[in-house]
Formats: sequence, structure tokens, C-alpha cells
Amino acid sequence: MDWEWLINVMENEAKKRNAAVFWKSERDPFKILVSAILSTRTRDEATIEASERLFRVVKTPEDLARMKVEEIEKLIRGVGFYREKAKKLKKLGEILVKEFNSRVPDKLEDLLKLPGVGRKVANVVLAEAFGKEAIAVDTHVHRISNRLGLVETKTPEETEEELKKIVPKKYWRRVNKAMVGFGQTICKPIKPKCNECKLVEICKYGKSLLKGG
DNA sequence: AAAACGGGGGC
DNA sequence: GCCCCAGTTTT
Repeated sequence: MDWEWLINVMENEAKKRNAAVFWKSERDPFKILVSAILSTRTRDEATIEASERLFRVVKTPEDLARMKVEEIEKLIRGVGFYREKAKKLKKLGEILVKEFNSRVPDKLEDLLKLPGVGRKVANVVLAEAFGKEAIAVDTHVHRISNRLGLVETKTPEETEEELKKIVPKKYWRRVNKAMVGFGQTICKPIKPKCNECKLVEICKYGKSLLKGG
């Protein structure tokens, strides 16, 4: 597989169609972490709006720790599970202050201890906030990897493991980002735009459609 | 391994 | 209005 080519195609399509990516042009690990938690089961457009409202008030873990849950709730309304997330964010602030010196940890095991942080969020933070080689498998990455025929997996965890075997490490971060943008714009869950897709010829799913499936 | 959890957008 | 999308946490 020519990974450079594959990733380029996906990146270009996403860019052309203005895929919404919540961490775009953000480099503060704390803000990336908070946005990533907000993004759980929520589209990136909604995540971006809520993040902007929240970050007008919240700049640091201390801010989250001292705010009332209801205040946080109001600011992040619009994302899924916003009441749960408000509680988690307050707790997140407290934990970061108490146990991590108000810094976002850069180790997977530490990140996974934080409320609202699972594998996907943790890997986004590692990749986007700390520039580490990590693959964050959300439903886009999972779906596209399987459609293309890169992997044949049932769970996101499997997808992460399999991708790590076949994708050269230096491409991990780009593959990550590229597939999310590509999934939002072309390779959608329902009605993917295979007729506009530059990858149909190499895509297991696309080829099966062309045959008349 | 499976289910619970809540809100928004497309048709 | 109904159907579909989107990870973490708990059972």
C-alpha cells in the first residue's frame, strides 16, 4: 500500500470540503483534552461551538474545578450527554490540579484515569497535543479501514491494533486525521459518495457497489 | 460482551 | 416524527 498517496487523497478531499475538525489550529493540551471529551458521541460542528463558548470562560483546570456543574452545563449545552460531561469536566479539573500539577499528562495510562477519557480521547490527545504517534480510532476510522479492506475487524480496539501493524509509524497521526475528515465528507456511514471518491478502484466496498451490489 | 447513557441532524 | 450518528462507563 502506498500510504503517502492514500493519506494524501483523503486529506485533500477533506480539505476541499471543509471537514470540521475540532482540534484544528488548537495546540493547548488542556483545550484539546476538554474538546475531545466534549466530542464524545457528538459531531465536530457541535463540539466546536460548545468549546468556543466554554473557553471564553474556562482557561485552566483551576477554572473547571471551581465552577459549579450547572455553569459548565449551560456553556456546553448542545453536545451529547452534556450533563454527564459537565460533572466529568469539573472532576477533571480537580484531578488535574490535585494529581497532575494542573498539567495534562502525556502518558496513555495516566490519560485513561481521567473522567470521560477512553482510548479514543486519550489517543487524540497524545497525537494532537503532544505530537506522539498514536491512532485514535473513532467510528470513522473503524468504518473506513474496514470498507477499504485495510482490516477486517469488529471492534475499534482491534482496528487500532491491526492498523498499527500495517501502517508505518510515521503515518499514524496523519492517517488518524485524514480518515476522520474523509469520513465526514466522502465515506459517510450512510450514502457514501463513492461516485466522487478517488479510492473506489482500491476499495473493497466501492468495488462491490460498482459490480451492482 | 452487552447495554445504558442524551442530544442533534437528515430525510 | 422516526431513524441514524457518536465513546465511555457500568453491569
